[in-house]
Amino acid sequence: MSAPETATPSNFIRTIIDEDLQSGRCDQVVTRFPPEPNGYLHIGHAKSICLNFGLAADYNGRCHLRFDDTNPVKEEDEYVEAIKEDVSWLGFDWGEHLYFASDYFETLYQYALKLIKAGTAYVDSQSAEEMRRNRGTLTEPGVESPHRNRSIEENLALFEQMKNGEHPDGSHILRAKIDMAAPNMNLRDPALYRILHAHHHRTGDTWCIYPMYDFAHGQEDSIEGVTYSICTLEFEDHRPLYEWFLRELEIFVPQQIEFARLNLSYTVMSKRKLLQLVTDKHVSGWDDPRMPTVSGMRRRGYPAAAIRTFCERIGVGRAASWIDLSVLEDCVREELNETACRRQAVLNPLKVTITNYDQLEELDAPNHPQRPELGSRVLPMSSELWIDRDDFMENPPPPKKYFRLGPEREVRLRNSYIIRCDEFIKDADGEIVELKCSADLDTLGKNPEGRKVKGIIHWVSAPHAQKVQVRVYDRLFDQENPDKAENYLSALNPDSLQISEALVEPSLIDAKPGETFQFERVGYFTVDSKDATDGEPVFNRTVTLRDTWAKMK
RNA sequence: UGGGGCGUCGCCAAGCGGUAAGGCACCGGAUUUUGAUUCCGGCAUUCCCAGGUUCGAUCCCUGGCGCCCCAGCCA
Repeated sequence: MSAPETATPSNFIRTIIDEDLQSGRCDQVVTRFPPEPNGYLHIGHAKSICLNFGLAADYNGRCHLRFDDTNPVKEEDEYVEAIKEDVSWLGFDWGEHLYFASDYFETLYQYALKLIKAGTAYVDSQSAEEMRRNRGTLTEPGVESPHRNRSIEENLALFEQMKNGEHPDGSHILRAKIDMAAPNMNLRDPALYRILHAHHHRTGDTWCIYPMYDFAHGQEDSIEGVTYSICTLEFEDHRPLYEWFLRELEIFVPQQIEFARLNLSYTVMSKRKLLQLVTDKHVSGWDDPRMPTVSGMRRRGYPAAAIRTFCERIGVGRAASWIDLSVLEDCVREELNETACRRQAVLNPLKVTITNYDQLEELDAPNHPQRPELGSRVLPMSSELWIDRDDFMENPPPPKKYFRLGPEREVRLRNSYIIRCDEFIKDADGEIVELKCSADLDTLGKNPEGRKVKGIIHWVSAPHAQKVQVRVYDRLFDQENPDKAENYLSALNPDSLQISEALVEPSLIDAKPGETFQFERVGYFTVDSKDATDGEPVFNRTVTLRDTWAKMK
């Protein structure tokens, strides 16, 4: 009845696929997510993953996970493993379709031979500097290489020698013979193979020539039967080249479709910059909870489902877009509100003594106010409590606007009694150190008659409280677009991490790594998966609760 | 003043010639033992601008303007 309509919003790529399927131009959907294993995946990659795997799932096709490992000097196995873990965690399964560009090295080599024999590729022996100079500029055509018309035999021989390691790095390069005057710079005799005496993470020292992206990517797609090769906008100018190679090689030509990459406010998305944040120790690692990486978000406590919702919500288009961080945070709250159990924790304690109460009680507190099926836990109550300093004001604003504790004011202790502040004690510096309150013992589980108490505050019984470390995270950058700063590092938020101690209700001491709770009235907190030990959880603040009171102030 | 793209609410984004979906944000108000959640309501007479075609244009044409990408032996 209630059609589980995957309210997947339409987008231009779906439109293209629908048309192709209907016209018969294409009869199946095969996509691929092709990361280079030179860093960890970030939220921008998540967008691509959700798009590619999502399309394959919706159209009953398949999506490959293919590592584009054509540059041995930057790639590592550590990244391969991390990427696989992230894709799985996001909820996607590549099944049998795990591939590596390096598996195609021999085939790619044969393809290069084919072009040389056809006279459309040649070995150039200019230096990188000369090549750069002869490429021309955006407005002037390039100059043809003096080696451009070497004979096929000579090219074959030289390329063979390159492959055999007889020439040093940079001494020769295989180029396509297209058009040095092409207005599209990518067509000015692009490089196909460079000499690199480097150890490859998978092929070891088997090769000392490696294909360039342009000569590898399309062929990989073609070999795998990919029907839609979805990539970001900056590859648009490469499409003519992508198709040129496949046509020259007379192999299947997949359709390349470009979409706008994700930009998120208050963060950077370039792998180079993320790597620098890690190597320069501005963060603790790729999985630092402040990082926009999939592993960082996981450690921070963002649920995979929230990230998927986010990727769906932001849509897919071709216009450069800048998504506000609040969209992501809203997705996280939406998911966590539904799933996280409620607990009480005090981050900034102020002592409260209840003068007319001298017992120890075990109160029952529900785990989730809207979901009774989630059960309840025991919440110990005594006459000595900790409450949050923010919940008391010596000189509160007019009663209409403020309903927390203050002199002579009443407030509900969440899941417990209503108390009234009779006096407050200050130390020598004038700082408030303790409140003396009296409880209305007839208000447990019911409201008093004749008056209504609007304020509700959270608390923890002092003798039962457990001390835990809390890491309060804020945005890593305090400028909306760090890339606009002179140097993005100068936009780093000096207060992005504040470590403090919190006093929490006893049930929290057994929290397991990765478990998320809502500390009522404060925010969602997730047990760190690296630094927590048994009986000593460390809580990462995942995201705050919406706070309309903060806005009023 | 080479080529390739893009321009619909503060931020995303549907719409594909028939008279502007939705989300986030924001602003009201209701319910509430989380100032949370939930719930109601508000939020583009207008689609970068100017002409044109048409009974009718955000959607078609022409001309402007603005923004993004490309000169790695990176991907």
